Amino acid sequence: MAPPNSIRVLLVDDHSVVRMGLAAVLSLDEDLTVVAEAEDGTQALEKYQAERPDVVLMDVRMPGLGGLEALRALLAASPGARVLMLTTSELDDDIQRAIDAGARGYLQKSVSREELVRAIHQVHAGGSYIPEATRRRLLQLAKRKHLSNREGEVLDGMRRGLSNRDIALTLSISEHTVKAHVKAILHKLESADRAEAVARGFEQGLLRVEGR
Amino acid sequence: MAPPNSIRVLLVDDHSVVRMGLAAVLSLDEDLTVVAEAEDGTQALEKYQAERPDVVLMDVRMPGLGGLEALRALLAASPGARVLMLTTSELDDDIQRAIDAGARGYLQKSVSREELVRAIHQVHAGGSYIPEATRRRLLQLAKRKHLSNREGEVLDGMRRGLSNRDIALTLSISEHTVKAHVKAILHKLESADRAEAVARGFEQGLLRVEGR
DNA sequence: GATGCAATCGCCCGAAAGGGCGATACCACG
DNA sequence: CGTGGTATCGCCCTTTCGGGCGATTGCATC
Repeated sequence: MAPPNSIRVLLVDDHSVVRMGLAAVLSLDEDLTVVAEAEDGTQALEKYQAERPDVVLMDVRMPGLGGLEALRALLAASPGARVLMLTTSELDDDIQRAIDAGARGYLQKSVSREELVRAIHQVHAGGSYIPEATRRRLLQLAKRKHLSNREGEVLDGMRRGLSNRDIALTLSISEHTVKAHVKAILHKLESADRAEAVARGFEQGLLRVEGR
Repeated sequence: MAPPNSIRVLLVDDHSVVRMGLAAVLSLDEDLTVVAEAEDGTQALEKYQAERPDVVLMDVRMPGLGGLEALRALLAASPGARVLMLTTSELDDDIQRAIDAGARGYLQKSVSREELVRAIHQVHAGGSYIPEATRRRLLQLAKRKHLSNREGEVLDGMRRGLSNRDIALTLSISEHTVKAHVKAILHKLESADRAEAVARGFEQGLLRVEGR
């Protein structure tokens, strides 16, 4: 069933439909063998230890232990792991983090069969694979103004309708400091007021709908 | 290959991985046969006319002719078509529109194999299939406070960082009126200020990320 | 014809926001 | 050791916001 010199792949995705689709695509290439599947990050870690696959194909968004956390945990335990991240959404801002964390590639689920197979081969050979479109997206994201942790917390207060004073209370700092952060946020996000800043936060993926 | 009394299915999705996954899942049930696949709405219409499948499985989000438009066009041409909509995103507010347009069901791509197969059988039998979670989501959407057209325009002004006066200018009404609308919006959205109102707008699908 | 809703306009006022001008301290990176 | 970013705190001042209290018009629905 599994050819001797086959590339052994671990699939990690919470959607069984997607897992089967990936498995079907990989089965088209006789050099590829799916040796295990996992439905979440925790399972992925276990299966990796058990099977020691050559390449891991992992979804970014998963319930429980998410793709990014799983990626970090996996690489912490097995620094040599070769992981290709997959994503459904076009507007994930996780690309940068995934690459930083050590992913060897970052693909959309919209990739063609050929590109997916090529990517796996390339990653298995020790290289990395990032599609042109994703590369462009990375450049675009690099231009994005980055908020500090504190500013992120303040922005979150704003989105919840808190006044500067209330944000100060929840963060246990002075209102003056909050105002300073707000000013920095408005400037970085090129926004006229907190309403626009919140909108930009959603547009740029700094704020998320799904209850964080 | 195709059993005589098989349910003939048309798959419509722009992601080849998903199409293969769906095909793989359906192939597990011997009563189901995928007779055609389409990558977008336009192709879907052609394939439907050519194959006259019993059930159509169609993605909501597609480039070109989107799923909803395709659904309407398909039902206009063939009122008897039985269409099951699929979606990737959990927070689509298209559920209502899809049902209204005549879809027989609305599934997440995260459905289990069993549920997907069951849904197709049910739809083929002339019934409809909407999962519990989706039903709940529908109820939640029904409770969603509805903004009037004018209020929607004012909310959009807020998200763009406009002051009440500037909104008044762009809408050619008095600032007093804008303030009245703003008050109504804050009340309907249960928000303390415009920043929270904008956040609620995004959360409830009243505002969208993708450049309107 | 009443009832309800949307849209429009009005005033008063206190609280909050945001701009502009500062400052100190810490820490990491070069 | 300087440079830059972050986090903290400070004051002054003008504009804007949002609450509370109104109102009239028109339109559709019942």
